[in-house]
Amino acid sequence: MNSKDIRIVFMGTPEFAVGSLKALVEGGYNVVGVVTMPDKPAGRGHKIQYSAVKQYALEKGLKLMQPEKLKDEAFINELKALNADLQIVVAFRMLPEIVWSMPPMGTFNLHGSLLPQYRGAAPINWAIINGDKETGVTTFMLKHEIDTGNIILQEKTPIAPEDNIGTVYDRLMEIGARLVTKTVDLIAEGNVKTLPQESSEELRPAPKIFKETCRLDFSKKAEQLHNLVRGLSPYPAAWLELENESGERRNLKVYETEAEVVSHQEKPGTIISDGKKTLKVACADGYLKLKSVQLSGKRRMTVQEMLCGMKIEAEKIVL
RNA sequence: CGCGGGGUGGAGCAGUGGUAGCUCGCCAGGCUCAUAACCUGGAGGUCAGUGGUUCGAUCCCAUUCCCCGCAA
Repeated sequence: MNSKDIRIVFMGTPEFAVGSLKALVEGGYNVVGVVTMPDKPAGRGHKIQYSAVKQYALEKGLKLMQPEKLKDEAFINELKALNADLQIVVAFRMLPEIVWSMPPMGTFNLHGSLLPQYRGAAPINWAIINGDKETGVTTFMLKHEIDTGNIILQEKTPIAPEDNIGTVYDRLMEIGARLVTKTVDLIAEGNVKTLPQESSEELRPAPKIFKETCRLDFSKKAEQLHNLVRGLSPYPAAWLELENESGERRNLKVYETEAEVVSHQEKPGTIISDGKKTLKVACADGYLKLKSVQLSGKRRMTVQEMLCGMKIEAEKIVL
């Protein structure tokens, strides 16, 4: 079967999924339907926001579905009516079996990690947070347990010391898009060899990231803190809480840092600053030097800029 | 109509009902073996837009635009 004849239904929500959808559309594949999250009020002022995938689908005039519940009968019927041969899921949500088992060629998922490592919602972030030197993308067939299906294709990419979630995310989106079309081609040929997920290493999970996950804990080591910052920058960003002499507290998001490993006698969380150009915070085995930050209510700026308008000696970090 | 903070010389901030100041940067000069050092002098602002209150508003009120935090 020619891969361009396969009737494909695509499911996804954020920017990451758009990369793959775009590759399919521009590659001339037959995308007969797109499923994405319902519109919801989001952001400041609670304006209705369209998902990145919806915006792209509208641009291209693709058939769009936004079910509230994936088990909803009307949605299932609508999906069936599309008569898809294959379903592709990228950064969407857990699918009920009735959905992923529907098309004759099955349903495959693009995941932002080298499975079986980093199963879960935030694989890219966790690879960086844990200080990994490489990560990648994987396509696999869906089955009951989430992110455990047999692997179709996998591609690696190194994580450079200067990488952060923004840069790696973009790279994986590109690589992932290529992998998706390649996977479709393979499936079209009809002789896909899949490999069960196996690893001798200890499996690291990639749970959803909550605000507390992003808080800088200065009892940790400099390198760990630095990796946390990288793994969360630019979004959702690591943060700490400042308190001034009046007892007012403000959050400070931290985007760029440097780890400085050196023995010292300072208490973790102590601010070391010349008041003009540099600001570092004592941690377990050295200092975390802050370079790019954002004070709540202000825009993102360099530490030097922030120090120009702030009496840093009157501030302390809430631990 | 979810809650809240903010828009002041190039940058970050302070401030007052009688037209503004700090830190940094910039320009010129000086000092120094030397410095992200120091000293002296200087340029640079219609204090976001609009309307109103007032003898007078950057500061009070209303409204618009923009930025940011929380919450989703």
